[in-house]
Amino acid sequence: MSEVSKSLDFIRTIVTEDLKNNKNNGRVMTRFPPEPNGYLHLGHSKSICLNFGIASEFGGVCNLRFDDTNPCKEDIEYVESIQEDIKWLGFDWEDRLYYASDYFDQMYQYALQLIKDGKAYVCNLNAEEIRHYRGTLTESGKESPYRTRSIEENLSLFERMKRGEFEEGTCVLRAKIDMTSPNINMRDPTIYRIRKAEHHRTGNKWCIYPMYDFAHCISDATEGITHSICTLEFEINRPLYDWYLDQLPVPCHPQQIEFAKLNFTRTIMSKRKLLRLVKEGHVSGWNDPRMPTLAGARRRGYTAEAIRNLCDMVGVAKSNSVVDIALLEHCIREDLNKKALRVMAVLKPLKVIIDNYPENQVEELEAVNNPEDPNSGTRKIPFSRIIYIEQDDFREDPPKGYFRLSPGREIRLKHAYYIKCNSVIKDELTGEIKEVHCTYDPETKGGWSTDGRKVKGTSHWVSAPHSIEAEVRLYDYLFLDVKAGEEEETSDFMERLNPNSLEILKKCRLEPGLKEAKTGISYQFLRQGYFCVDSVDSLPDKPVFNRTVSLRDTWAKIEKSQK
RNA sequence: UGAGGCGUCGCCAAGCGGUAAGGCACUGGAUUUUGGAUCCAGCAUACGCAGGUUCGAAUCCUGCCGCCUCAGCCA
Repeated sequence: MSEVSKSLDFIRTIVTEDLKNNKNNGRVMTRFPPEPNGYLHLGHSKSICLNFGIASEFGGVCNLRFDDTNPCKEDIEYVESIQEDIKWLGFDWEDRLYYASDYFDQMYQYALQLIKDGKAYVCNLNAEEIRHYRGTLTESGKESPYRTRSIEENLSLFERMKRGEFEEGTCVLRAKIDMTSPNINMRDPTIYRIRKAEHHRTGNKWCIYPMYDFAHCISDATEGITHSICTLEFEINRPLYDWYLDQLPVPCHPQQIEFAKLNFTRTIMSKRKLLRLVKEGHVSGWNDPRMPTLAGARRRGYTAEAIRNLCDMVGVAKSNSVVDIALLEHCIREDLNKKALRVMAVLKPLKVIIDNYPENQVEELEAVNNPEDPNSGTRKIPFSRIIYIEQDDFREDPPKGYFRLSPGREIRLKHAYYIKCNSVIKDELTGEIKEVHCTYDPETKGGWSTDGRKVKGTSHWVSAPHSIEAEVRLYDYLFLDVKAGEEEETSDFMERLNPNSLEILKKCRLEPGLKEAKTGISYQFLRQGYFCVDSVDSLPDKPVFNRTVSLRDTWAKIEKSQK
């Protein structure tokens, strides 16, 4: 944080206040409670940064707790990926790794307590009947005929539920609250349901599983959480959170605080929808670089620091918000600009022959590794008579404002020489430009001229015989832009899938040093963008690079506006 | 026609009765061996709307309007 005093968000204001009043004896404990039913995504990073961030800022700790109360949806694959992602983001739960299932025995005891106190009952209405009895948003519900069972009968029935004597769906344990409550969550919510499924941690020990509202508040209280931070949609559940804790002899009563989750334009964050993209094969997996998952972001080359900074910049509030994806990209560029090694790579090669350069001569030219980082040093790159430049860097018939290479014009080759185009050789049949012939000025070695001559354009290049071949994958948004006024809900989100979200370039030519490129390191392909070695598909003799994000491209913008 | 939230620039978001921070985006210009980066400038007489209180209101009061969440034996 800078010296400019940043005002506290509303949650940090609450924590500050609580500390001042010595609430919780000055203790701060938060938790990040993912359900292991999918991979973590950018949206979760806001919650992770918030919970771990607040804990560390206020001298507290943050627990990691898997909310694993539904054995039908959860999987060990997810508990592993979630831990990996949180560590990668830069946070540490130390030895405080918990599972809601750790507390199943305790929860069962609390359920018994509610029954004994006449505050819970076993209900034999089926799901449809329960829905019917619950009433609607505007009509109050009516009481279940099983609501008045005796404590003894409830105890016995609940015991038999636990022993597996009843089939799934035949009965549930319900809290006895108020069927006329204007808050539907308070109309005798379900506490336990029967699920004869194997749980990834408790195996077959249980065939009854607690519902979220019951399990979550008890887990929080058991761990001694002080501030239970969750997203806006749980606001309506807060009275129930408080009700359970008020009825039970729990060690403490955490405060639930809700904030608006993070959404981005042109992406989806719903785990259900992301799962569908994976299952239907629209992406290569949860870690496809186009996915908003942390695994995908990491593979694409996004850095943890950039994501943390983004979370800091978007702030924390209660209004539903959709952040412009451009802000994410800004944060990535801002971070990578400081860190990335500059290299030259020609993505769509165009052969250039420098006619006056000696045939077998090769020069080793010096190039700076990162002008933003004086400690990054320099490297040598080979230069020879035949080079490749970007197809985009040559126009036979240049438009207004174009200051790259074209017949009769001179440009600078970065770190090398000025070259001037003399002629173009085209395919007689297709008219496609096959090669461009130039002459170089030996007096401009390094890219400087002593006569005050100026060139407007500077191109990147590679020496044709020295360069290595690589595959480069360019990514675009997974979803098309939502047009103004377009009803998002009326159409299936799959209809908005961008058919061109992946462009694969197979014959790219890179400067030879990139043979040594390693995963986990970001490179700036000069004038193009930030790239990294693909951690899954890249092979030593067949390198694959991912474009993390392009550089800002003012010329592309100008050109587009001219059309 | 229920309850709970939220409405400040295109997008986030400060502000908490004393006369609208900041970031992104956008637009100019400087600079530049990346049309990158950097720098400088511009960008809400205005805070959903309408009344009211006050010397003074985005901030307080009243009434409207709009959007979001809730009717899983999901979380």
